[in-house]
Amino acid sequence: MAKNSEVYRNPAEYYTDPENSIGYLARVVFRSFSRLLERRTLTHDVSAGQWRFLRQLWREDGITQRELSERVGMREPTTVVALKGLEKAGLITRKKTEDDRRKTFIHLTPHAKKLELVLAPMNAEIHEIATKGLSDAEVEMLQGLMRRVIDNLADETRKLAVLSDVKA
Amino acid sequence: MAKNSEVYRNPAEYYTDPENSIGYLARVVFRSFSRLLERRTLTHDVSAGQWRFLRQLWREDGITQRELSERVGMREPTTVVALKGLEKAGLITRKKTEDDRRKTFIHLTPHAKKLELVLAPMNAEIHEIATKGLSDAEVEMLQGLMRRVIDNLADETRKLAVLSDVKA
DNA sequence: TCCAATAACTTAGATTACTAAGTAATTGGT
DNA sequence: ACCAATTACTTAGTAATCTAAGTTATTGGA
Repeated sequence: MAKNSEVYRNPAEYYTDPENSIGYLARVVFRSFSRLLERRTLTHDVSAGQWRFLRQLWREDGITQRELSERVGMREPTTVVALKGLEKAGLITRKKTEDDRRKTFIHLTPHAKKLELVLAPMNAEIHEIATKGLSDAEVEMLQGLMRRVIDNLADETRKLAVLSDVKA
Repeated sequence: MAKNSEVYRNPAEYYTDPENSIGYLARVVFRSFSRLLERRTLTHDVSAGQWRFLRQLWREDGITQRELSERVGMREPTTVVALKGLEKAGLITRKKTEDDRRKTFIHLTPHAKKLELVLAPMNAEIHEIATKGLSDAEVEMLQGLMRRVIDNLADETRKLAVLSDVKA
């Protein structure tokens, strides 16, 4: 609520306060952003989830399912489900090679390629709305700070992964 | 990846780039944060989803289900399901009054109240990890910028809501 | 060369969220 | 005093995500 907190709080209480928790704030940013984006993409029958896979494929068409999962930040089973939907919607095709018969390569259909012109700018549009009133420097500051937070959390996650590897 | 982007991009391309999209970055922050938190809360059989409801109840015990939904930022059906789980786990009770028989008031059990001492600091702990290397000023800057983005997105959502009210 | 480990993907089942539509209780305008 | 609108909650059905446990193909060390 309050833009500037007038009261002093001890650290534990401070961070427990939803409005001050980075995790909570990030959740609200993500969901608000995502809902507005989906509202637009759905006019072309593309969900926000599918849009994320398409965005990656617009940049790198023909990568494997595994690579796509990594880039998008999803687990493989999630990708399987998403790709089923995209395949059904005629937006992607899967190709196997004799080279390594385990791999599946994902390709955009011509229709999906054309959709980039319409769908990609929608993200830019929401971005404009989200950053209204923020200077370029402030936007970069926000991006930079979020990246540092992401790096910190990734470091911690990595530490835990190493620990569980040792156990296993 | 890169902390500072060295290449100029036109706006559309710039914002389409996942690593620069506020929406994408917020998603990664939220999910990394959430996973680390859940890893801790699960040691007390509380999921991250449940934790969010408990956090609000620790601050305001005895509010209605509707109020709880709003505060936590979830829709009512989500709250219904979450409360079922919390009730089953013996963490909350529901109470009806004769005053207004539609309303259900949610109360923490003594056990859930005790859990605050253990579970609430876990968020603070993740927060410490997430903001490692950031000065107090930087943390406040990040919170402030995220709040401004949230306000911007909420304004837009409100506009759309008004439009659809007019139509209806 | 062979078999165990690894890699790529899939399936199954659970969780958490949503929208849309339903029920029951209350309120408010005529 | 009534009935239509609103409020509070629930139910039903769907989507997107996860973990755990498969299957099939490849690789690498004894």
